Amino acid sequence: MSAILETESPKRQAVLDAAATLFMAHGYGDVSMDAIAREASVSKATLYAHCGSKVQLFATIINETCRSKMVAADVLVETEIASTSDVGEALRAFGIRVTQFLLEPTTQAIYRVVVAECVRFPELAQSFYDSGPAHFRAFFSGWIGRQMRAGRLREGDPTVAAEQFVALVRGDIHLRISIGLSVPHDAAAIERHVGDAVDTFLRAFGTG
Amino acid sequence: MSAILETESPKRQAVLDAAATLFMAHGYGDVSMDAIAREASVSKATLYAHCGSKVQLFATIINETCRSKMVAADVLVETEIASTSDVGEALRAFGIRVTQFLLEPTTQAIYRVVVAECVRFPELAQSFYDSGPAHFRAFFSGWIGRQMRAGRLREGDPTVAAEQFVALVRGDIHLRISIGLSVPHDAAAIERHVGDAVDTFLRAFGTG
DNA sequence: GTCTATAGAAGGATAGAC
DNA sequence: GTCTATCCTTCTATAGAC
Repeated sequence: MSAILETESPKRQAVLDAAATLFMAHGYGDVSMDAIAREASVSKATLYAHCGSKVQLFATIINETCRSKMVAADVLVETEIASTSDVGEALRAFGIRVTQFLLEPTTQAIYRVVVAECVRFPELAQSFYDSGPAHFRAFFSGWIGRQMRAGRLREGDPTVAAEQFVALVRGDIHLRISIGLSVPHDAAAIERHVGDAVDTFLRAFGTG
Repeated sequence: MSAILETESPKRQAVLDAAATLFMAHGYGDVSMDAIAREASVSKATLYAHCGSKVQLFATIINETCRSKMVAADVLVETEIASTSDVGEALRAFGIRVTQFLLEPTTQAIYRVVVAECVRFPELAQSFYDSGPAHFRAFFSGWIGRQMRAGRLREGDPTVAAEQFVALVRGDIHLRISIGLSVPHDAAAIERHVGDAVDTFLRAFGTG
């Protein structure tokens, strides 16, 4: 959870790091300002001098964590999917990336926090969705559309196809992870799972 | 949120109803025992006499809500899916049921609470999953398997197929709803969405 | 900028009267 | 069984010294 937000002051950096760690691990309500101050080895007064209020600090942390996380994922996937001209291979590589992304602890943590706090912080959910899943799918459906026009995928609505592929890859994993249940995360299990998703998708959208 | 748990005492009933309403709406941490007592028009001492502790009350409410909700859904789907011998029609009817189920406020509320509290109450997540999604899919994959053996669906792993169909139906809806974003819920939009899922599924698993 | 000390409010839980 | 009144803890936020 290091260096979510870069800053000049070391105390400020310590505060942001501590807040990120604790908020991501336990959500908003269960983290006290005392705990953040202790974790950051800073007094509460210093904490308040830097962050304003608990709400403000929380919003800052979540927004920045979302942003950095999603941008990183975006770049990864973009290079991954552009690297091959074989549709099946590209989908497989993309699917594995998505699955690994879902399995990362930080991803789970962000999602859990957003779910838990979406009533108290509605604007947070929207910005999470826009900068994450929506941005992601806009890019992916663009790629799908190009494959359709190139004749490598059956013609159809690229947005629907993109949503369906992601849904197949997500499968039950997302549900299980979101409520803290274990998921097989060895390479073989992931490849098998993604293989099933790609098989089904290509049966429906392939041109072979 | 009425009558989650039947009981003889009216005060006890009032406590359970109030707790269910508030816990489902705001989660565990943001609901005080004072608030529950006020909502139930009962003193705090009476509240504690009936429920033991806040944790105990919460566990009771969530488990009972899950159970009653899931059992009801189960029965509905079972009758729905058995009512026709046409695979496509059965899947369509089933998909619409699932979608409507996902859109119900109580469904969303339970899921949000389980996500938010799965760290504090791990056994709650397991019982939610077992009595809900897992039980559900066990039944559905049984049906899929029978269709496969009858030659109405292509042979394959019924569990994978069941998971994939549910994933297609869930699509983006579950994600959006879980973080409090709006979802089109008019009949036409639902039918179109389910129709897309059924089309893709039958292209991959149909025998036509 | 940074600390100690504290104000002021709210929460979980219980004692004791009826 | 039910209520009122209260204890003790914890929380957010700030005042005031350095």
